[in-house]
Amino acid sequence: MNDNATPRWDDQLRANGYRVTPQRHLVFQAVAELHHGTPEEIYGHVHSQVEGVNLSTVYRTLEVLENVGLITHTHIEHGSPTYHEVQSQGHVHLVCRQCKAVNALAAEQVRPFVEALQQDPGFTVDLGHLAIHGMCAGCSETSGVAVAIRKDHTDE
Amino acid sequence: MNDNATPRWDDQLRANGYRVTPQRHLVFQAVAELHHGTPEEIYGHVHSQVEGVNLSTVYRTLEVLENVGLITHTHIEHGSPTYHEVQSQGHVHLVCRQCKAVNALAAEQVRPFVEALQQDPGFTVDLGHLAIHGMCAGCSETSGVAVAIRKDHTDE
DNA sequence: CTGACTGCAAAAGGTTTGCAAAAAG
DNA sequence: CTTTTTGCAAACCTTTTGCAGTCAG
Repeated sequence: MNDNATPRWDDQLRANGYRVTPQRHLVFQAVAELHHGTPEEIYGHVHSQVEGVNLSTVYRTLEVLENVGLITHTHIEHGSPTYHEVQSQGHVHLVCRQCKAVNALAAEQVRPFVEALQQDPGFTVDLGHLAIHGMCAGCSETSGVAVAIRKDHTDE
Repeated sequence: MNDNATPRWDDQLRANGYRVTPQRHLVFQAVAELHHGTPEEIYGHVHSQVEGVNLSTVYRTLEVLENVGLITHTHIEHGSPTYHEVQSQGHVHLVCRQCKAVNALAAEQVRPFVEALQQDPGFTVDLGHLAIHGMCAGCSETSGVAVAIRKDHTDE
């Protein structure tokens, strides 16, 4: 489904008229290494290696990297969006509301569903953006109960 | 639809030890009427009917209503979460990245997928939280092809 | 050399919090 | 009457923006 298997990250930038800078390299690396992280986390990661990269630069860079198609973002929590490398085209996020763990789900397992939506409402799903909330296997066992309304521990 | 003006919304509150106040009634009504809205929108809706309800009260009330199980929220856009009544538990949001339209998808169409996840990774999906991003039928036609990388400001 | 990119600092949203007054039960 | 809830305003946090200097091409 993809002609250019893995184009160099910097070519992706140049191809779109953007310049390649050390800051952009650092931010992209951070996103790739963290697997998924908020702007702040990414900023932290970058800072832990080199100093001198500004927070606003991180924000601007994330935007650029996303425009170029190197990364995407999803909304996992309230405040901040979560960015992740786009490499694994079709992977979906499974977010556990209990332990907050975020696991990836192979595109394979989602395909039938995606195709069904393509058919019926004619909706084209953007897998990179898909974050499914719920409870993971581990937590389901631990907490026993399931669909009950919980009044303690709000958040999420 | 509802011959019974107030099904049990206030009982839900009392049952959990919360007090029933006009502000809470207004906020709950607003959420129900708007179908889905951000805190601000809800605040606006409430204000358009009565004045004297503070924004912070709206925030606190949304939290309470969610704790009690009357409403839920999803993350549709960057900034603010979107709240909606919990009545239609099993409906999923289809968010078009082009026209920003938000359509509901019946639980029926999602069930096979949900059950599949229950089986394999043992993940219990929380339907109320599910927001699927992509492109709706209408926009798919209009904009022609899709998967191309867009470098012009595409927000979200 | 030129225009895109960065850093800095200040602005802008959106959400939360402390407190005293008002209201619910 | 007691305890929760509200309004108000200030505090907070996260994200955005204007500018001038710097750097990639």
